[in-house]
Amino acid sequence: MTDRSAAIPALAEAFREHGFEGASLAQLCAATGLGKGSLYHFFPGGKEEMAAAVLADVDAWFTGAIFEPLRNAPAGDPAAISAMFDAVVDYFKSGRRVCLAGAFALGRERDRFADVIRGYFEQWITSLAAALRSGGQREPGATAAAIEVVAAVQGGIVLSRALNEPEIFRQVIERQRARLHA
Amino acid sequence: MTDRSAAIPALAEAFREHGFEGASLAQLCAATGLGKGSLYHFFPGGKEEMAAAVLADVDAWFTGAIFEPLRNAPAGDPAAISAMFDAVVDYFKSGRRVCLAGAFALGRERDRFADVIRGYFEQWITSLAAALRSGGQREPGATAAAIEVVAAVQGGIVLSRALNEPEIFRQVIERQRARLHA
DNA sequence: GTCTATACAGCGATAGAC
DNA sequence: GTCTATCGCTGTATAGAC
Repeated sequence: MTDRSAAIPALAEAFREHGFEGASLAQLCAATGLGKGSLYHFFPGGKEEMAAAVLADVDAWFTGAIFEPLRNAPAGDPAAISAMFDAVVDYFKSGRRVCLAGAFALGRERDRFADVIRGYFEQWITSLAAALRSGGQREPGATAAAIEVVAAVQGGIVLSRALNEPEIFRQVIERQRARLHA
Repeated sequence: MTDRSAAIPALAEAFREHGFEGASLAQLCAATGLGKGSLYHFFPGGKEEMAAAVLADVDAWFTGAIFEPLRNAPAGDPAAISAMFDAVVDYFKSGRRVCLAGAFALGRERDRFADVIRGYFEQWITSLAAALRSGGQREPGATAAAIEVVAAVQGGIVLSRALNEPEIFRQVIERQRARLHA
């Protein structure tokens, strides 16, 4: 392993599974296949720097795969919004995979990473609202609808995990998709 | 302090703030005003028994204040559903207060307390669906709508905490309330 | 029932050999 | 860069005096 970026996906999955406090360095070593020495070589700031790098990576992925396409959606073309729903179902594995920013928002980690977490959700809401305006919706309805969709995604993850029924997540998502296309 | 029930509200708040893993015994002592000896006297099973007692207490409160009223809603009377929304906004303090079952569902605690967590959300969905049927809705639409509402509550908490804007929670809730009354 | 003292494991983090 | 060894601390949990 030559650079720290190669370790980030494994770190991300470990933080998603155990949370920030729950993910011990031993688990992070096991997940990445690196020793503590290597981990601290790549992330001198320790766990906090690892989590910050993971959050930045998540944010970058969403920006490229979801937020930018939404912002660049051609007027009158609902494809970008539909693609967002597809990408979300895929990324969160029908609710089996936790949203890191959402999980952090519920815990003490919220204060530590407040700016990134807020930025992530603000970007999501504003870019989706922009796509809705491209589709003909006016403000403030577009932003209100975007907020509802993003909340539904987060709530869908919570609910499908609580009930252990991934189908619930798909159901919640499809309901939102149908509503936006109506 | 003569019985353990008096300690439960303080324990609940501590678990809500720090999560299960994040809440240390020192913090739980500080929150309750009890020493470790007393805490272990009331909860010989340690943290796990404390969290289980808190979850049972939460479940009992929701059953009495929300689930039962929904199930007993008179046909054609939307008051019970509207009361649920009011109670939810109040209980979760406009999204500032975390839902314990929801937060646990996102973390490792989900496996440990799977039955209570699932029961909590199942009760919520089925009793709200019953109230919607009393209002004239048919299945499967009633259950689907109930799922959407419960997901919106959970997502609203996540989102309003992430953005640090309690008004977002109220907005998400009011949108659901308006939709059900439409 | 409540306290203090303590056991012992695991934590995050560092040092230094290679 | 990667490892092992180790530090100092805090974690949960227990024992026993009062």
